[in-house]
Amino acid sequence: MVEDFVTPEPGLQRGAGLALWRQIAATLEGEIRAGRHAPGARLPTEAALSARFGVNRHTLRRAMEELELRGLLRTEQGRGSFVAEDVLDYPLGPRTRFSEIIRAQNREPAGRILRVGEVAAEPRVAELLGLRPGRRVAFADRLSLADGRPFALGRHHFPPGRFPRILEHLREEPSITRALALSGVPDYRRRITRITARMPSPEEAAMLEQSRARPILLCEALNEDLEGRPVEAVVTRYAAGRAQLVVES
Amino acid sequence: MVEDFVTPEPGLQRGAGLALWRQIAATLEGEIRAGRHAPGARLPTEAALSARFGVNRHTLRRAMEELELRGLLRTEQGRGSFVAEDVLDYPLGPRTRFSEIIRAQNREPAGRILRVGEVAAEPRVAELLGLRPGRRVAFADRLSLADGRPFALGRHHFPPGRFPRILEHLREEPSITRALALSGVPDYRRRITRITARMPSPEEAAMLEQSRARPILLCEALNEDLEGRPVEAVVTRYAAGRAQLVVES
DNA sequence: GAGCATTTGTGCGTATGTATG
DNA sequence: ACATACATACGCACAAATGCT
Repeated sequence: MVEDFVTPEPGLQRGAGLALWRQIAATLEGEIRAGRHAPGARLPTEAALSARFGVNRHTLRRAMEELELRGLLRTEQGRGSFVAEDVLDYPLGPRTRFSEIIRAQNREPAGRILRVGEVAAEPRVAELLGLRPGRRVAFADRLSLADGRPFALGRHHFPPGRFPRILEHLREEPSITRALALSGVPDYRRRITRITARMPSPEEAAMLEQSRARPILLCEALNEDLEGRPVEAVVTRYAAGRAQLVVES
Repeated sequence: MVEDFVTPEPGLQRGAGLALWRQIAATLEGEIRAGRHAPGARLPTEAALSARFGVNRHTLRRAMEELELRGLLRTEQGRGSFVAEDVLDYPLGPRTRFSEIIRAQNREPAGRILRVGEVAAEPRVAELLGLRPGRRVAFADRLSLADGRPFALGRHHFPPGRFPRILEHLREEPSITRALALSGVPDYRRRITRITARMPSPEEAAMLEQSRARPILLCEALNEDLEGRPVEAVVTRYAAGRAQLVVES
């Protein structure tokens, strides 16, 4: 590796009443908040940063310790330091609607239908919809984004026969809620959500723009209309680094 | 690998009104249910099984497909077939008590306190307890088991000062509920649970008797007494293959 | 799996500045 | 003016974890 010759950081004042490590912490915090280090990105090594600021590595580490304590970054022995990702809360309740949840946290929701078709229902999906396993059901794959970043990948299964035109509606309209409305379901509620975790397939990792070495949260959920009839069983895969499911009671 | 010389499976009847693949599926199902293939264990290869039953691999695959559809096993291209693990449901609600939940599914709950002590509160824990990050709090690490198999690993943090003898109580009594009762909290309720997933540390994987390549579910939760004061912030790590968190609404 | 380079974690010694009594 | 205690800063060395070959 080529050694960079850097001029010592300007603006650092030695012996000016404010400890060096505090000035460094403030500088790094500003850079992170300004987006000069992207969420999840790796920071330069301690050696590089201490060279940049013209201080001993201990001094730099004191600043990093402060930022880690305050949750702005996370260090991993042997790997490096990483800017904390901005984790979005995803509350699970009777009224679980992607767009509303994302907007409530001042992010811009978006969605895209990737594929529609028909598949044999997996055992879990069949159980949720009250069908025998292997029964063929219509499905739609949808990618949800928050501020343009992939957030979740959902496969929505619809009870056979009940919504013959749902896939057409979804083709024009990437919102499940609105497609259901067009199919005569003005409102629905979340009945049950089952949560587990596993590693992503290569395709899932690619779609979620996530490392294959990081897990995904897997949710199986059932939505019902107001009469209690199932309208949709959805299997959603969340990027574990970007979503935190929240249950309040 | 040494080739085993096996006698062709007896008991399989050709042309007897019941398709060979159905007989094979029934045989394998019986073996799995009888515990001859442990949950999570890898089955013999399709080649080995088709040799054992004296059938073509296509016939065997038809039987496997049936079992996979019914959720008894799962096949992974290039890796093999695996007996589905028996996943325990873990409902999250106001009254979330480990022992009751496990017993409700006809398993035998158990627990062990691994360590007690004092640590600087992580940012998330501090926020739940309403403390500043880094404040030192008493904690207890507890391993929970179901039918003798590790199920979850929890670190329980207690608000400073309020329960001076809680760690002593826990040393004699591996139940958090009972230790809190001894400290004057007859009842409590779950206020909030935040769920995410990550890879386990070597220690976590060892404690949970789980492969390091499989993720864990990470729950941060707050329990309050009946007056709404926090009594415990707990960070629980569940073996993702053995636990499925359930939210009903 | 062994070996190696990279990176963070930890410990010890030393020196200086600053606040307190 | 002096002693003490604490925070800050630097230098060196090695341990431990990770990733790659």
